Amino acid sequence: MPEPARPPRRPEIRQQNETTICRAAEKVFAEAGFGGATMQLIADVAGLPKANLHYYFATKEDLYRRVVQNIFEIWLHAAEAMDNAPGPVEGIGAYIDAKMEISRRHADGSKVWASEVMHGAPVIQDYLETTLRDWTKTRAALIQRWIDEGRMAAVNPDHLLYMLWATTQHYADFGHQIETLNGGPLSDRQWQDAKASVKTIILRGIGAV
Amino acid sequence: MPEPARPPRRPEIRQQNETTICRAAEKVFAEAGFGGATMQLIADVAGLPKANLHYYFATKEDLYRRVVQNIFEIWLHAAEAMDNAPGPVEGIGAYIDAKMEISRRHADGSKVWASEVMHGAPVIQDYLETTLRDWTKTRAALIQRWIDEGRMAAVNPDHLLYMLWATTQHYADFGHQIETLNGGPLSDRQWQDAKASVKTIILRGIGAV
DNA sequence: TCGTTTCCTGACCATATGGTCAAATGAAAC
DNA sequence: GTTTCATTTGACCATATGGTCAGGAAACGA
Repeated sequence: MPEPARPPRRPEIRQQNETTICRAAEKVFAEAGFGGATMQLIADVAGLPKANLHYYFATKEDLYRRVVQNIFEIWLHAAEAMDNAPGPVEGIGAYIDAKMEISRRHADGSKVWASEVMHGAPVIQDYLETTLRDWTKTRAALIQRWIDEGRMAAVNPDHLLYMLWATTQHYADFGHQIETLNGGPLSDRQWQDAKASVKTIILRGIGAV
Repeated sequence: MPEPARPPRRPEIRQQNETTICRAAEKVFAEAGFGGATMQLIADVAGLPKANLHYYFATKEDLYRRVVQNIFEIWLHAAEAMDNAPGPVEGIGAYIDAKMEISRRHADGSKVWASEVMHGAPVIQDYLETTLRDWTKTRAALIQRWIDEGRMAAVNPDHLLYMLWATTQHYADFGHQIETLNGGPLSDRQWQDAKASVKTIILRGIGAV
């Protein structure tokens, strides 16, 4: 019989330390990749002894899995911007805004996600096959409805979704390249410009404006 | 005084072994990242003893650098599709075709490049600042000329270039995600569909058709 | 105060990894 | 045939790394 799973007696400490560790891990994983990241470095960034990390996360992979799940949650959450929109201009426009904001605010998480997928999704393959698959089907259907209603041109919904992901995440995943070409981090104004450019081209590209 | 640098006595062997090693390395680096890749695994994939790798490439980083440079060459080469085009429809259309083809034929190399940039371009920062920067400036100017000539809408050339890179490379870097959602590798027809979708949306998006 | 549970951490270990080296092999040059 | 130099490779090494553990500190409930 499994344990009754009593609630822990000091939840705040656990909560806070896990957050600290995850934040440090996200940064290190983003900079070095899973293989290049070391528990020692994560510990240093978190300002904790290495053994303390292993108290909260049994293995490096456990910690990594948590970080990936965290960003995945944020990622899915952005979809709400798209639902309940009257049409593609509002829906896709809001989705682009939301995903650009994620690229700006959670660049590290985005990189970790990208890295995970690029290496064949060793730890979140099941998420791809279940949650993400459902998510994609639902939104592709939504786009198809807009097409059927004559609110946008007849484009392949799947490829449109890939394009939305690619374009917005590029600003996080390839942020270093963009910053190098730009001669420094994008200013507020340049971020606005980026958002506007992406929205303009895509919305016009799908014949929604 | 430096050595007269006599030509090597057995160039074919060197050539061939370096190619074999690079091909294996590209695959392993793409799958595991720089930190996760091991010289032993690369050696196994190449079918050579590990010590032999170190005979041709002093360090893991040297080998990695070569792989990154290789894909960068291919990458730059694709730009020729864009130059000497009469207008944006032909130029950008051909560029998209070329980059989509690279995503399909050199998916591993593309992933290595993406990984390198994502981790802050530790070994090719100078390339970004020189070659790529010049490349980008030239093409942005080309796009600006097309805009000035009234052949396309007034979009920000830099962000358009980012969009082209992002959208096309996505099919390589996130190929695993796409395959999972697609229920298997893209067929020839689906690749055509992808190309057509990207071209249609972007060319219409920039008001070139 | 006392017992219990959670939390903390320095010291330690087994293993994997990048890299070295010396001796052997083989091919071209003379 | 001999010399010379590129190539090959098994054995080896120093180090870094993920993970363990035992013992102690701190907090909580009674």
